[in-house]
Amino acid sequence: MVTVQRRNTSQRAAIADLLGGTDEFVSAQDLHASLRSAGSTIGLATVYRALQEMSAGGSVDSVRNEHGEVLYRQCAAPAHHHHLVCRTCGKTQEIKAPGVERWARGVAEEFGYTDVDHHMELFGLCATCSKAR
Amino acid sequence: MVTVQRRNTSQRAAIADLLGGTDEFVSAQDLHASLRSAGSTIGLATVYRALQEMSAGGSVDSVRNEHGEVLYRQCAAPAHHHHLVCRTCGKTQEIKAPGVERWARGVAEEFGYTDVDHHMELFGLCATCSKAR
DNA sequence: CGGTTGATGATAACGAGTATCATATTGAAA
DNA sequence: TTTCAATATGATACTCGTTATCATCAACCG
Repeated sequence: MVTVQRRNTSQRAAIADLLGGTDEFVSAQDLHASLRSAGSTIGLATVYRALQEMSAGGSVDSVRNEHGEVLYRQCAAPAHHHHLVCRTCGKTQEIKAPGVERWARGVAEEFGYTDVDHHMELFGLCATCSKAR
Repeated sequence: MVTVQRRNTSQRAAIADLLGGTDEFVSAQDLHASLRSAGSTIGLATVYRALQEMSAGGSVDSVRNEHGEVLYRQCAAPAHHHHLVCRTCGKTQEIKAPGVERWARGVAEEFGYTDVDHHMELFGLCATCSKAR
């Protein structure tokens, strides 16, 4: 078996720290900007690489916002789940959708589709941002 | 009341025709390429503009594929619905999800979110593409 | 048939994300 | 602790989908 080497670098620690300190989805660009303005000299490519690896490894979630930009967030629940994301501030609730999984499989089968995956996210205004209007 | 002027041009007719002749989601780039290779001199910007307007007007559906590219397709059902899209060939079934709507509203309410919108699409391999493997 | 005004298309610009590559760090062996 | 090969980094150039700009064109109204 080939063991994949994974080194611990200060850059990845900084990214993990920042993700660990918030409940909101952030973009790679924003994360990079935050780190730079905090004094880091981290490169943009490094941020993208780290986030992609974390996402592939399952320790962070990713969604695409309405502009097609990818947003990342530290994963609270390890199991499959969906998100209720505030359009304005990015604040997020992880939610379970017990029926959806089974429903999706059923619909796929009905039409002869295989290897089915589903994407579902809810976007709205959180309580705070609702009041601010 | 201000009536928005909307002119009927041959370019928009060509786009509508092409969309009307397929059940698959296509990208603006592909649509443009198809028209050009069929002899049209239509510009890329025109294709984007037309598709956006049609999408905003509700006569075509749009989804984002896994790469963030926007795909368009003529809308069969006028009511709210979701899609089961083949990852390989783009073939699509429009599907209804009776419970999702109500469920989404309930979840949103539970967390104090307002003005909630939901995005859900299923991606898989259609029967034909399944066999081709 | 004009004339007004929205539509078009070539092109430049934009922005997220990726590839490249020389340099710097890591981690483990000597 | 020193060495050193393998991996990570970061500056930069690049890709590619999409949007903005603007001079020109052509629908539609009279």
